Amino acid sequence: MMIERGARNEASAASKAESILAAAKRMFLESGFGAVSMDAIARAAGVSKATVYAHFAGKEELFGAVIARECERYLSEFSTGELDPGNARTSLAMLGRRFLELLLSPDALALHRIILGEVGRFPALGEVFWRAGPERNLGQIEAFLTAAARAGSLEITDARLAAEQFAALVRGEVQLRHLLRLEQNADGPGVATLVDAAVDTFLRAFGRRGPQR
Amino acid sequence: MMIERGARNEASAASKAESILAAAKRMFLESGFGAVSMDAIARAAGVSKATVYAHFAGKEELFGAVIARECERYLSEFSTGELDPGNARTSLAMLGRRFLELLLSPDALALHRIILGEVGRFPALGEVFWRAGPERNLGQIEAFLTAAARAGSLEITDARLAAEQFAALVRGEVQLRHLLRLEQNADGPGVATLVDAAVDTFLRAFGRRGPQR
DNA sequence: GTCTATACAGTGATAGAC
DNA sequence: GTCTATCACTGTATAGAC
Repeated sequence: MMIERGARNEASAASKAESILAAAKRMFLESGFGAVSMDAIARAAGVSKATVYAHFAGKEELFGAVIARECERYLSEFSTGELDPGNARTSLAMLGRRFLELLLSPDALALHRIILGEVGRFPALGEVFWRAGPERNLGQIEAFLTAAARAGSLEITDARLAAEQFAALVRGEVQLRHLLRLEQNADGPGVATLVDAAVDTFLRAFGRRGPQR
Repeated sequence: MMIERGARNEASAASKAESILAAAKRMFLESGFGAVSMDAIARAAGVSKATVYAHFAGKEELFGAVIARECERYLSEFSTGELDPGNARTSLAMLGRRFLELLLSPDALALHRIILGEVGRFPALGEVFWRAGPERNLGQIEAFLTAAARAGSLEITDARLAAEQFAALVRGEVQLRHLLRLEQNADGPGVATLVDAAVDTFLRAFGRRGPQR
């Protein structure tokens, strides 16, 4: 009797923690930290405020849990196994397209906005995010560039620097325009077009024998 | 008597509005919108809360006034008159260095953070900022690239695209690391080194006959 | 216009019953 | 663990005297 009640409550507790995190994620990413109240989160999650405080010590801890969780989702993103170091153009276009599609996804944009907006108040956010997102992407790009240089399809001396420059070319100004809400994902030239332009420029700088001319 | 008093008060009013704006700027840029109270702004400006509300209809209007004002300060920045379209490397290095120094200045970083953080709540911020900052810089770069292409020191077909790519190369990842508070202005390779690397890559892609080899 | 004082709403957080 | 009810506190905004 007490055991049954305990078991049911444990399951219920896990599920409620989940609803709280889901509601908090949605509201924080949408409206920022300061504009969201614990009351609103509790209401959206269908629980009482006291329940929220039973699971999370306070608003800041709940915020940290949400952001850390979202950052970790990026850690299990794509692999680079199927890239061909012998074919730089095709591989870079594929790498760049996945990179840019991730950057322009609504969740990633919202995460960027809130982290940049709150990194002053929560300094730890900066490093958590950097390691979960940008640094990891740069590492993958650098690994491919190193392999491609070894395979002879690229002429690269400083792979880390080249990786940063490739990432910068792909990102261009389009990410900023999206962050500022000047463009929606559909507007403007498509992702593929932007990436192709970036790959063109990158290969003119680092390609072994320019492909055209 | 009443006139003297009125005149003194007008002057005093203008000066108080100025103190309020200055205090609000400092606090908003430092802590964001939600974390700053009207009470704290009034205290920092040395006036009463009622005086703040006499000059600005509310917190949002005061915030908008501060941000619009900061954005306009960027509009009167540097000129491109002294650049030499015949010497692409030197001119691009100078252009890039001023661009990056501006981007990494504490005020610009704080402005970026708060605008990105609050653009969800204040959609107008995005366009105001874009026109005051990035768009203007891109226009200057594009104008120089066009002149350099005409002068024969660069091979450029789409000057707008090339300008975006140059800006992206210069900005690289260093702006993001600063925004995330992972680096201070002093850390890492100096601005000049970063810009030189960006100019190198840009000239390998767009230079008329690579300068080396 | 400017101040002091205050009304009012909404916040984060908790106590006690179940 | 979960709820209802409530706490103390802060921030927004206004009234009224000067």
